[in-house]
Amino acid sequence: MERFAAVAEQIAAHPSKLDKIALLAQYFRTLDDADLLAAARFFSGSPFAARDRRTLAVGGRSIVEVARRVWGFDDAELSRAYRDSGDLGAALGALVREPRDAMLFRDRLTPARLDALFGEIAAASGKRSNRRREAVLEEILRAGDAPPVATYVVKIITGDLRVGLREGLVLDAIARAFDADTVAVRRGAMASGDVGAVALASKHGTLSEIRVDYGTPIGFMLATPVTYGEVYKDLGSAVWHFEDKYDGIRAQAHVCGGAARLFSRGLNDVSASYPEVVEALARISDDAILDGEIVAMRDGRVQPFRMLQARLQRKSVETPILQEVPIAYIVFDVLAAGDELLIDEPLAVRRERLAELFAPSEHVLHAAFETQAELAAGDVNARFEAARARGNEGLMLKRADSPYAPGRRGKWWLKLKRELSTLDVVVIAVEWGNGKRSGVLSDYTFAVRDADRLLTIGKAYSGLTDAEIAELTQWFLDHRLPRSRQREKARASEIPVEPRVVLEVAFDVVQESDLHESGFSLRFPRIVRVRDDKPLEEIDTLQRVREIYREMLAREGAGPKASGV
DNA sequence: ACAAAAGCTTC
DNA sequence: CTCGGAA
DNA sequence: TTCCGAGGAAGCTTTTGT
Repeated sequence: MERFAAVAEQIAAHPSKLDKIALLAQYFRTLDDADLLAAARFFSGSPFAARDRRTLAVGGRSIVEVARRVWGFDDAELSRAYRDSGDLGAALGALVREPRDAMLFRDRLTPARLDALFGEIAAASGKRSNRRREAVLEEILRAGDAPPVATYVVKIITGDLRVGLREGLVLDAIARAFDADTVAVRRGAMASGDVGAVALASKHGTLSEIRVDYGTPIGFMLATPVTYGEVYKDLGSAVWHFEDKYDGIRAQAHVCGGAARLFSRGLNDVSASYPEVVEALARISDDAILDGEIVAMRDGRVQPFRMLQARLQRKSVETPILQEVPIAYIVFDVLAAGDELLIDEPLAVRRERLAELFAPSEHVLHAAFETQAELAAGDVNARFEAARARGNEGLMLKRADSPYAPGRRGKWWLKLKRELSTLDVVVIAVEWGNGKRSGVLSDYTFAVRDADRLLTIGKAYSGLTDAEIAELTQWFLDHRLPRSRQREKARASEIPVEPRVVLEVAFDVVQESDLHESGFSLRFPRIVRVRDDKPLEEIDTLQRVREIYREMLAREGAGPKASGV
């Protein structure tokens, strides 16, 4: 792992993507098969292949505990190091001294060896499994005792290398290293769900054309977000498909030989959480790979996403949940039928194939769609409003000639959304950021007003530019409040500040929640702008939040049934 | 036996 | 999921 | 245009602590 760490440092030091790819390609060329397999996975920011259900179940807590045991840091030392870098791996690396003794009998820690040890950690379960996991982790940290190695081992465990390179560039580096076709490498990665396997196949020239492989999920095609009301460019030049944007869980179905599996966007097999859908899919007579959205649906109406939370991650579904959270799988694409791969066919053709494939039933439906050429902005907006009136999140626009580009987010597919509303709130506490935001106060807890009290309702991080964050950091440092002013539910790292900075915060949904004092929380909060012009007295009130919440409930309950599905 | 804590995964 | 920044 | 990095809220599962 010494060389892995050294290469990672170099990659981090070179901002140019091309340089990063070149450095990584060169490193890949020097590795034997076992190390290549592991290193390619590690560089894409994960200890295991994407389609590997194993997890380490080791987080910051355990790492700190073990690191303390191995190197004996005290808390103050550690938190200072963490403050400097905002990265646990970097913080530990900074504290580790070069080993004094040669450690002659130490096992050399190679990527392949680390991979094997990760396997041991993942395999631990049952009583005292934490102890077992920590023991293996200790072995790893003792073996990788040199500062940069400790840093990168921990970064791999926490799932974030933060060297400005991830799976996308790793695939480019693989292509470069072994003189393989970039498109073939990308497709290989989609087909196998394992960057390591693709690296090996590229090296040995066994990278095969993607083919229909039931049971192995294909990467999902993604859509580019577009904000409602914007100037819509380039719409006139093509024929477009419109579909409602359903607020549920994206899922890929593999129907084969009278059985079916469902895979999530993260390529996990989630069949166990949606048994009635799997059962219905299994009754489809032809083999096929389908793409669609699992939604909570009652009486033909799509229910809000929060209903699905009870299904998410659930390993077994008993009768009460089946009834409390009725679901349906709304299918909008077909990637393969029988032995025929359809991803290069235009959407219009895939849609025809889909229509012939099965008749809709209670739990498996066809997504309704309409087609139009020579669009004007007014058409788009009208269709968006209609989708909203049907109780759906927004509108999907897909070019009729679009192929299914696995794992890509391009201009073929657009998703049109609009935030529910915005609130003017005041920042009452801040926190230091992590990673590249480690030097700034980038994390803002904000509140609404209720009479003379300020009640927290959420936290926001994104939406401000680096310059704005830097400016606010200085202001917050100058207007800190004593620790005694910390709110009751505050995390230890929260720094209370004078409630003077007013933000306009946009969000998608307000929901009831115990997390914050207001009794509400926001979905996808983001900062629209700093309201220098607004005094504290004019921020939004809890009353206003309640109104928005009531309006939202009314919208959910009313409206016509979801049409066409 | 129950609650809390940590980790994971979805949006 | 969101956003801004960089190449 | 594409990719990366940083961070939010919720609920499930497993393990540990009381």
